[in-house]
Amino acid sequence: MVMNRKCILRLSRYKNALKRLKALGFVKVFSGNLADAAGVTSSQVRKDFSLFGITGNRRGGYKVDELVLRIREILGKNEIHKVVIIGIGNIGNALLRYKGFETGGIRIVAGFDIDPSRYQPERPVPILPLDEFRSYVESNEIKIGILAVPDVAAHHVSEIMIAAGIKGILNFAPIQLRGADDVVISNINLEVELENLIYFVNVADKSVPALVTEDD
Amino acid sequence: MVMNRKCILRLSRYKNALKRLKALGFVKVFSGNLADAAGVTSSQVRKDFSLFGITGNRRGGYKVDELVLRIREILGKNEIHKVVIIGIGNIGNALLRYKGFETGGIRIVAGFDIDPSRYQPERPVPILPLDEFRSYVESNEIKIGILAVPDVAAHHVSEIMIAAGIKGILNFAPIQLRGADDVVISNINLEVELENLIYFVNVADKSVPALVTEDD
DNA sequence: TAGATTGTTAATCGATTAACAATC
DNA sequence: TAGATTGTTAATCGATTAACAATC
Repeated sequence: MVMNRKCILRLSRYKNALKRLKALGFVKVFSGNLADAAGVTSSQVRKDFSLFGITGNRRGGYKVDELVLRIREILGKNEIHKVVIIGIGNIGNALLRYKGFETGGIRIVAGFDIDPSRYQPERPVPILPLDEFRSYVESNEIKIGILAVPDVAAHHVSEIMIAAGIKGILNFAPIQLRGADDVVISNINLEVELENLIYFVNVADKSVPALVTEDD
Repeated sequence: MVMNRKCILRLSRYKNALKRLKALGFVKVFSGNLADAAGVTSSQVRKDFSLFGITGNRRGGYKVDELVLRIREILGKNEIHKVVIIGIGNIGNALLRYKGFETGGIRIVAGFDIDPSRYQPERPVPILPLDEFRSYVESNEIKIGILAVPDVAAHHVSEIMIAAGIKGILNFAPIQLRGADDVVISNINLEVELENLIYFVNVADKSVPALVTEDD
């Protein structure tokens, strides 16, 4: 019963790999096929599946459609999860307009800001005053929020979010947020990501044998 | 000599923690102080440091200023690394205008797109035709690029980047890029991050004892 | 010196991989 | 059935933590 972040990340990857395999005409797959497509080992695939109680057919592998459905179910992609954004600056605005989500699962429903010049209450995805955040979140039962305010405001705003009942925060502010025990926080830090790239590019540059390609 | 992505990630975190400690008036720190500030164990701190040949003073700990300088040096933050962006849509444009970088290390110097309506060659950070990408990258010796084009174009554009000599790619397209052996690729997938949050929020919701707060 | 902290080695922990019996 | 693949247990690998001798 050990399913950590990495494990769920792989589940997302399997789902995407299966989509590609299906497009290629696969109706059923063996753990080896999926492993190749997702860039892991077949043991890993079977281990992950057994962790989630996903079973296949000995000798017959897994039916693609069933598998996709089961994974989507585990990831909660068969319901709709409403997501709000706080901080409609460059990044927040870009995310508000982002069209890249695969069908199902995620819908960005509103943005919030303290700057009145940014309010746009009439848009299909409205931009509302931060003051209205709590009542909106409560009456719409929002559980997930994206935090995209400047770093100085980040900690304060995260407290507002948690107080309003938000249980999952995707944080774009360059600040290490630490939340309450029942709140999940993922941090995306652009600068840290670039620092990483720079480091490994430099290493590869200096000492020749350094082929790195990573994720998570 | 095992320094992986996680290790470098922690180095960035130490640097940020040290900045906070310095603001609090610390002149020197013990591994325990830094560990607390960065949310790791003191063993981890000392192990990481020994990996990079960072030494302190037995009994006296580490001098904050020296330590910051040394870490910045390892992360390459004492030189300037020029970064380009390909794909000036919502996300690309936001990143082009992003002001959140700490001083030093990273400078976004140009954007590229195929859409002529987006060209802005006269701006301080110009937006140029994709056709000019290769010559720009070669003559300016750019090594790092951010990829922010729609998914259908991502693979093709990544090949253009690599052909031009880019060695590190920060990929925002929801596609698992796999590069050449001497090219480092980091993928940031907004949907996958949200899927993760949704999963753990749901788990926490159903079975009470699930306090998760993660990064990397 | 006595005491506290580093630097490093050994122990532990967890995650990945390999192996193989069960079985379709 | 014979052969191939799953599901799961055992072995391996790597990363984190604990412990402790060196030493300031």
